[in-house]
Amino acid sequence: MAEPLLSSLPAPGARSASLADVAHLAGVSTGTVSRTLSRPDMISEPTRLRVMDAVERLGYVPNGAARALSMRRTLTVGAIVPRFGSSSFPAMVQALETTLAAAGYTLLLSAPDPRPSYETSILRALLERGVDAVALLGAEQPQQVFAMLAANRTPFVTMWAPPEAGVHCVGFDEYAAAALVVDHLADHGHRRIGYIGGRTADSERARRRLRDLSLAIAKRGLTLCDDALAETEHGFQEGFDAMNTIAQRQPAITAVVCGSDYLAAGALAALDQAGIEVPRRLSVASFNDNDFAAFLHPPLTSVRLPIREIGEQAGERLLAQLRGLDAPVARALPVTLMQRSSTGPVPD
Amino acid sequence: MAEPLLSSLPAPGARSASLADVAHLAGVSTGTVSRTLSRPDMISEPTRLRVMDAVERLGYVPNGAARALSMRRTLTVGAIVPRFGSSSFPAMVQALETTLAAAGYTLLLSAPDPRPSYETSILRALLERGVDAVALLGAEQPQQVFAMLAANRTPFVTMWAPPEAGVHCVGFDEYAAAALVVDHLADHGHRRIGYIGGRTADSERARRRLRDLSLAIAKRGLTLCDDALAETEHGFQEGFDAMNTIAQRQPAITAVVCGSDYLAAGALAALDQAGIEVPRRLSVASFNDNDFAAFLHPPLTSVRLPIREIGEQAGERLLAQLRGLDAPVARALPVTLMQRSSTGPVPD
DNA sequence: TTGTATGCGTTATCAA
DNA sequence: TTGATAACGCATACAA
Repeated sequence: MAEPLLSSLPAPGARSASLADVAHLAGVSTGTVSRTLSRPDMISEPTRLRVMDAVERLGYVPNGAARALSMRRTLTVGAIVPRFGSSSFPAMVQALETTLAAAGYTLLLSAPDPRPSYETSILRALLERGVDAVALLGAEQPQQVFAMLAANRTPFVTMWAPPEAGVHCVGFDEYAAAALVVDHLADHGHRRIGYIGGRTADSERARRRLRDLSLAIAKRGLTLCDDALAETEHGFQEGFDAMNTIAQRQPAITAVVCGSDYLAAGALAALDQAGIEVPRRLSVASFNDNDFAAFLHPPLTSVRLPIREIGEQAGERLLAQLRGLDAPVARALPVTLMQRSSTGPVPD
Repeated sequence: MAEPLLSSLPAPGARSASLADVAHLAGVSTGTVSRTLSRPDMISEPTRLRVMDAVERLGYVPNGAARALSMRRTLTVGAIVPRFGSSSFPAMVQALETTLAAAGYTLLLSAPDPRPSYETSILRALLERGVDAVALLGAEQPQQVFAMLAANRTPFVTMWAPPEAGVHCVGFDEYAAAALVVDHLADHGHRRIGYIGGRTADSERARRRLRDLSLAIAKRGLTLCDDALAETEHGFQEGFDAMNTIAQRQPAITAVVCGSDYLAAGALAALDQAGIEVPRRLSVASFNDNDFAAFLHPPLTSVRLPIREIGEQAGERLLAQLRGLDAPVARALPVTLMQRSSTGPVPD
């Protein structure tokens, strides 16, 4: 029905303008145009003006592929982001993007679906696109990924992921986070607690989280109750279902720890629906990876994970490598306890 | 401390292998190698094997920049995503990514910060990178953006954004969504209602949302109360604050409509903290853009917006254009009412 | 300060 | 089926 949008700006039947076109129109050489755009200070005022005018009139946009081919770099950083839509990754990515953008780099995102070892084909796509560096977001990366990166001499950093030996890695102290939650609960008199977290079979991070929690619990002489343990994907629905499953078993617990905001939200909804009052009959604590745990009803005690900070620091690590300062660093950021609630003392 | 990961795969002090290297090792021409990789069926078996072997041994990865330069396309689609971290965009992006990936395209994401007209520089970066098409996610795009796209003959689609005349656009029927909420509330006897939504000064979408809601409200003979109206950014904190502000005025309303999940979550937290029972004293309804409104406490009535579907359809529109079938289409997806709660009847 | 010419790694055209 | 070779658009070393 409607005509295609053809504003009359570009020459009616041609492809977009090139350096040569600009040079021609301005009556100079391509080299001069190139320099005018990249280092204007090396060009005389009158020439510069003529060139800029031609650029303007032609609506010239440089061809990045040609530039990349010539310069052997793309000013692009690739990021591999599993489970893009959920949890804390968006915030991490945004922080990363901002940090890199400040240095002139653009972020190229890829979200692999969970097919096993699909990461390598994603990584391959990134490498073919000539990314100058790669950020690995909290994924379980097959060893082959690191091999490919090494083979291509591509700088990279892992974010919120198990630190590999000698690899740039930015995360936080997982044990400290677990201890923070456990100490808080113990201080309020809780002895027997449950846990809803990620699948330990699928994720090294989930394994560490559970392990650290167990350690912290043992250290304080508490009990992690087997019948109040659930492993699931991350999400509202999943937290809801997991909490229902646990509640059916009527375990003898007074507190539940949730691995993420989404799980906590789902769990709280399930408890509410089941008429189990929080925190009077059951306290809920969580690892807050999304800055919204604080707004859940009822307010929960949560450990704020430094998500945004991870993104920033990872960006800086990447930039350091791109500048040639690439001593591998594993950096652990501090965690803090956000206590907005009257986490219940043990009920009678 | 640790040695850098240098597996012995690549030649110790060289840059990565090129077609020529592979050709040399396999004893064929570069043309043959190129064809072997792109159309193996046109190559004799023995040659093919020799080439593949060389590829393997050198760990050859094609140079995308060179390919793009030669082929004049990148198999890349750019997306401009405002307010990356919040609300419904991640789900939309993921759906878009999946749809495009199935057709061999990669998505290149850019998240402009809210600086005005920053979009044009973002778009410029995308165009320089040679994206074959662009997806505009629900942003207010300055007219200049469309001009740039037209000048570059770059296919594009707007998602969940005001339809521009003659432009590919995928959204949903905003008025129908508003009417769904209003009818539901009216059917439960509510007469006077409030609204927490986006800033109408900043966003055409917010303006339409408010306008449609007003229309639907008028049509049912209800009243949208001025003193129960709040405009704000989207987010938990913002919804929390807005609800508090409204509550202080003690408006004579029995229901509040929230523009998004995040706002609704914040509003519910505020009501809870203020001791205002939902839905006994105040009903809350929302536009559910994130599939989690249903899990909020207490459950709310919400209109599910077809976020994922927008992403899918937008991807398909883009692909259609890339294949040359580019009759502009404005597509409106249906909306549905999710009623999980006992949206309160009017209290006494 | 400006112009010339070469290389970047592919794809594609045209012969062989 | 394969090989040589010309684009592709830009940056840059070298000349002027």
